[in-house]
Amino acid sequence: MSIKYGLLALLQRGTMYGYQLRTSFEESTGGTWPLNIGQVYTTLSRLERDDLVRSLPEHDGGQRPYEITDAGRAELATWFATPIGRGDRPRDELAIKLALALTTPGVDVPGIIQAQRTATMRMLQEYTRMKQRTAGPADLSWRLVLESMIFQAEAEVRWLDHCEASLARHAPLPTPPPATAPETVHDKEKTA
Amino acid sequence: MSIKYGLLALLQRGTMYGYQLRTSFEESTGGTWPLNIGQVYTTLSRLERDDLVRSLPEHDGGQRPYEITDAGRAELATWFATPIGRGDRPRDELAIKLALALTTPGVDVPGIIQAQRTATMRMLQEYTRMKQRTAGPADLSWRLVLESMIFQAEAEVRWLDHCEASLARHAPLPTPPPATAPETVHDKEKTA
DNA sequence: TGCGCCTCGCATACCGGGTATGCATACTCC
DNA sequence: GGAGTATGCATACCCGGTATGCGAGGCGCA
Repeated sequence: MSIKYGLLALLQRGTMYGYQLRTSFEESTGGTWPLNIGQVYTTLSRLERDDLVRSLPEHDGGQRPYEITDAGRAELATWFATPIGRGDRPRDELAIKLALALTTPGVDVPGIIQAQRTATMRMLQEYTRMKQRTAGPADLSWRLVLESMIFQAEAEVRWLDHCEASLARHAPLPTPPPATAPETVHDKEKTA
Repeated sequence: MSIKYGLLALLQRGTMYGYQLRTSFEESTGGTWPLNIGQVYTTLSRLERDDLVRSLPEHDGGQRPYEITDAGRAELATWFATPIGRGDRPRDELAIKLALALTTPGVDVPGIIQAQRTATMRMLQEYTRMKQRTAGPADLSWRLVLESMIFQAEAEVRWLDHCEASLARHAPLPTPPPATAPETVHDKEKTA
């Protein structure tokens, strides 16, 4: 859904044709989310069908530039004005995975958490390295997108740690470390 | 992509038919991500086509239960063993929105940030209320999913605050508070 | 200078995920 | 006991995304 409004926002800056839209979109997000060229054309045709954009006569090189309409401008304004709600988010595959792993027999849940944690930490390091290479206010958009991913990854690591602790409380490992006693258990209603 | 493996995980616990799969999936995530019944059937037919599940003879009531195959068990095991990578995540609509708003003329970026911040805070309060209602280790999966969303929402609020600050540094507001001087500017290379 | 390969700009076909809709049975209430 | 309603199930259709097809222009080489 976001590419529809993304193209509208780009066309608000001026008329553009397909490939320009793709490159502009990818530039503003630093190539984080590559946009397929086919998707650009299908979205443009749908936008034209809904009278949100208008196609201009072909250029010399065969490029068909598009121009935003008044209805498109209005639609874009409402998108900008409306906050992203709860139902708009896609399913979190990691949360689903862990939730299902808990009730699936024969699954090493602590192992999954550990593996995911190292993977996320690696991503985090890569993001930080990218951020250090970014300099200058010209890339402000790109830096904000990058920092968004950094914040999310940090939250994911924190959540994984939390899961690990909460899991150790409720279902002690098959081979717990024998030397140290498990930390104080808070829940009173143990089922076993 | 996650529902394919979700159904496989549920079928690992035993044979089930369509509606059972849907209700079990929704139960384990506390109804956070409602699963459309149509999607269950199409996914089941694809899974059967790929020999990951096998359909059993119809029940009395007309329900067709499904059973996981050995190939399905292997596929599920690799899904559990492989961490979620960077490219698997969907586009973050909020990040795209802000990144594009920065370079679109006639957009009130601080207003967008403020509106999103209050909306996310409201979601956060709702999540916390839900969490307080959840008690007992029976809902462990559901509580972890809920906490995942809490952690993400908190990260989003932090990111929005960060954006606001970084934005105020780079592009001062059109109508700054006249009484107090803007805080120390760190960037040396102002373009203007 | 003419021929062929490659790259690039552009468009389309197909597939997977999701929602709305249709259909039959069971159940309830008058 | 019959109409209305809820539930279990299946299908049709729409939208987003990827892979593929297609033509024009650039460039090496004889």
